[in-house]
Amino acid sequence: MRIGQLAAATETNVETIRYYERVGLLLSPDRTVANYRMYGERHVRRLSFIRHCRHLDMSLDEIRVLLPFLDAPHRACEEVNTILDMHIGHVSQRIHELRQLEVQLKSLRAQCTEGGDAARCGILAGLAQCGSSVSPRLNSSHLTQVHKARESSD
Amino acid sequence: MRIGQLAAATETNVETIRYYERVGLLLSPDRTVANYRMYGERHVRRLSFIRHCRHLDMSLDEIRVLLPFLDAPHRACEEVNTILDMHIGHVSQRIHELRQLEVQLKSLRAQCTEGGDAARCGILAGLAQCGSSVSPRLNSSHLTQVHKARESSD
DNA sequence: CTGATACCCTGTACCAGCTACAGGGTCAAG
DNA sequence: CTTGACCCTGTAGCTGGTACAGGGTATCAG
Repeated sequence: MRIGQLAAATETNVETIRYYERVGLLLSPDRTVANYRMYGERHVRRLSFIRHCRHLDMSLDEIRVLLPFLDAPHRACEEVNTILDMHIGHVSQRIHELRQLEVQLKSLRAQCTEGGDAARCGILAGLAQCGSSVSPRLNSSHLTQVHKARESSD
Repeated sequence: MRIGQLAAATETNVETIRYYERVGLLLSPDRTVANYRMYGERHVRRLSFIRHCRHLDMSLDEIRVLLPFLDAPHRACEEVNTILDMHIGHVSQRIHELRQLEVQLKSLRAQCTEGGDAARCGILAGLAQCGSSVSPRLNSSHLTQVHKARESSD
């Protein structure tokens, strides 16, 4: 199958597939005489695996470590467990951080006495303070971003 | 004060300050004859505000909207509330997404019968499946990233 | 006055994980 | 023969910075 069909089969952007090849997640497939990439079932399986991991918010580096097990599954799965455990740890930590953040934001929001002007609004005052109740950001994980690069939403 | 002193006063990287100037968050300060940037108390206040917002994981775009209120606080603070409410919504949504993710990852992890080889490991099988229990990712927000660009943790 | 050192300047490239576009080639149908 | 859908490579863009290279400047010691 050609790249467009692989893209359709795995619900992946064509550009993303080429990107995965470039960064070494997908092996370079054979080419037709016209230099078109030709994929087989193995590629579908591999790309599905990658996409599934990405849906679980694993990093490409984490996936890169998991991929060899897909091809040679006779190795002990301890490393798979380790990666998964670490990833679960990252997710849990990020949830914890965001919960604290949520508390702070809500207390800030509560400082506004609706309808006044901003001079009397406690929110700006709260935000202008320097070292108030801000959490120390102990990022041992990579799960830190709150804002997204942008999902093309229309 | 010079840029290094401003950096020390606000616990901000010097390069970050210049970056904020470049993207229009900090106004260009006066320069000395040697072309050094010279900052005053207003800059300290403004940068502290920005850093505080960033610690609350607001995006630079959100902060950009808030900043005019700092200079001209006589405008109604409704817009401030709106931005804060939206940001709280983003954070809450991201927490919800990550909780679901956590559940999925843990159920995946439970599929491993410790100590076998990867062929019998349910994790890889689970990950290789295509459209299993993956959440639809209804990203109306920008709080989607799980992994961080990298915090230099030496 | 000279040299060392700490600071400052601009400009550019880099990180993740893609996306998008320019500028071209290929293939099948009408 | 032309149209349109697909494919190719290469490069630039997004966020929020960080990290250089390659230069200038300020200040102190000797």
